[in-house]
Amino acid sequence: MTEATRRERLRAETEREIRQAARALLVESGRDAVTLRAIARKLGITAPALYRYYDSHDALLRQLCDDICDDMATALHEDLAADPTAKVDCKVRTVCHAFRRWALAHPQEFALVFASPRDPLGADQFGSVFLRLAGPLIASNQAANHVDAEVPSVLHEDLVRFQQVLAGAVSATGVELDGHVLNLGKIYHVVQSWVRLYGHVALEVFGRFPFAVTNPEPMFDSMLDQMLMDIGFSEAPESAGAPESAGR
Amino acid sequence: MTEATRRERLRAETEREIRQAARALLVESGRDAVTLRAIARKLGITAPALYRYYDSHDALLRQLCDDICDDMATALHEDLAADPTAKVDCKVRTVCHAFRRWALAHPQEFALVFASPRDPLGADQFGSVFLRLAGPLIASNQAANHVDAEVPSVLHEDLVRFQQVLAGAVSATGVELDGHVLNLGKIYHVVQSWVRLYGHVALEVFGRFPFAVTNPEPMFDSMLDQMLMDIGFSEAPESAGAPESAGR
DNA sequence: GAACTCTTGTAAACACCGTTCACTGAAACC
DNA sequence: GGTTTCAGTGAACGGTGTTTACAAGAGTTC
Repeated sequence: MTEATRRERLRAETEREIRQAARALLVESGRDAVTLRAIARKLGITAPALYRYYDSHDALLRQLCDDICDDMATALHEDLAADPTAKVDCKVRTVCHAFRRWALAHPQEFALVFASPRDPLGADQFGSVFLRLAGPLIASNQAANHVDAEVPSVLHEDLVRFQQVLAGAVSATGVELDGHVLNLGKIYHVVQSWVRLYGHVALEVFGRFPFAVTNPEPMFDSMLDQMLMDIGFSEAPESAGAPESAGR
Repeated sequence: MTEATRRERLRAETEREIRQAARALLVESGRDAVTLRAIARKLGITAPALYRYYDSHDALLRQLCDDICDDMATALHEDLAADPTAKVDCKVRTVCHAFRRWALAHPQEFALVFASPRDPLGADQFGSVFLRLAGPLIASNQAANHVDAEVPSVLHEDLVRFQQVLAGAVSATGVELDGHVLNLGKIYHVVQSWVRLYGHVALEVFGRFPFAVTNPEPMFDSMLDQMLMDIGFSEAPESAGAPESAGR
C-alpha cells in the first residue's frame, strides 16, 4: 500500500511545510509578506530550494489560493453537516451565514483569492465553492415558482451552461431532481442571490460600507431575509433584529 | 495674482508629472508596477528625488487613490449632467450605468482603490463618491413609500448618521427636501442597492461570475430593473433584453 | 561494493525594489 | 554679495524573485 518511497515521503512533508509557512505568513502579515525568502527562512532552507517545488512565486501563490478555497469548502460543508435534517430554507440560511463568518474570520485569505483583477489567481473559486453548495439547495426549492420567461433571453445560453453545472452538483449529492425544478428562472435567481451575498460580504470584509456600521450582522440578516423571500422561500422564520410590528 | 514663484510652479509641475506617471504605470502594468524607481525613470530623475514630494511609496499610492476617485466622480457627474432634465429614475439608471462603465474601463484603478482589506487605502471612497450622487437621487423619490418600520431597529442609529450625510449631499445640490421624504426606510434601501450594484460590478470587473457570461450587460440591466422596482421606482421603462411574453 | 543517475539542497550572482544619508548646485531671500 | 532653502544626485543597506553552477546524499544498476 504505502508505495511512497522514503524520498517521496520527505518531499511531500516539505511541500506541506511550505504551504503551511506561506499560509501563516499570509494570515499574520498579509499578502506582501508571503515571500519566497520568508518561507524558506521558516523552513530553515534557502529561497532557491523552493524552486524544486514551485515554478515561481506566482505559482506558489496560486497553490495557496487553491488551499484556501479547499479550506473554505470544508468549513461550509461542516456547518451544513451540523444539522442534516434541517429544512432546505434553513440550510440555505446556514450556508450563507457560514460564508460570511468564514470571510470575516479570514480577511487576508478572502482578499488574496478574490481581489486581483482577472488574473489567473482565483478565477472564480469562491463562487464555485459556495454555489456548488448553495446553488442546489436554492434551486431545489419546490415551492418557488420562477419561470424562464422572467429571464432576459440573451442570458439563456449562459444560464443553461450554469444549469448543467448545478445539475451535476445536485446529482453528486445523490439527490434526484427533474429538470422542471431546476429551471432557468431559478438559476437566474441563484446568480442574483450570489451577487447580493457577495456584495455584502465583500463590503463588510473590506470595511467599505458607505458609513460606519457598528454591528453589520443584523444588516446581513435583514438582507438575507429579503433575499430568501425574493427567491421564493416563504416568510423568513428566524429573524435576529426583529422589526417592530408591520404597518405602512 | 500669480503669486506662485518660479520654484513653486516647477514643483507643482513635477508633482503633476509624478501622478501622471504613476497612473500610467498602474493602467499599463498593474499595481505592482507602480514603483518609485519606475516613476522616477519616466520623469528622468532618480528615485530618492521623489521623497521631496511624498513621504513614502505608500503615501504616493494613497494620493493615487484619491486622484482615481476624483476622476471617477468627474466621470459620473459628466454622465449625469448630459441630460439634466431627465426624470429622477432615469438619472438613477444613468449614474448606475456610469459607475459600471467606469469600473469596466478602469479595472486596475478599481482594484487598487477597492480591494485591500481594511487598510487606510481607499477607506470607502467609491461608496462615498457614488452614493453622494445616487443616494440623494434615490432618496428623493417621492413616489416610494418605504417606512422606517421595515428597518431592523438595531440599524437605526447607524442609518441616522448616514441620513445626515445624504441630507448634506442633497442640500449641497440646492434641492430642498423635507425630512419625511428622506426617511430611514429609504436610506436603508439606498444601502441595499449599493450592495447589489457593487456586488455585480465587482464580480464583473474581477471576472468572477460563477460561470462564463458572454455578455454581462443585459444581466446588469435586468438587475438594475429589479433593483429600481425594489426601491420603489415604477415599472422599469427602457429594457434591453426584452423577455419573450409571460407564460411557463 | 562500485559506478551511475536522479534529486534536493546550497552559494553566488543579477537586476530590481524602498529607503536613508551626505552631498551639490542653483534659486530665493536679505 | 552672502546666506539660506531646496530639488536632485550618487552611494549605500537590506530586502525581493530568479538563474546558474555546483555539492552531496538517495536510489538504482551492474
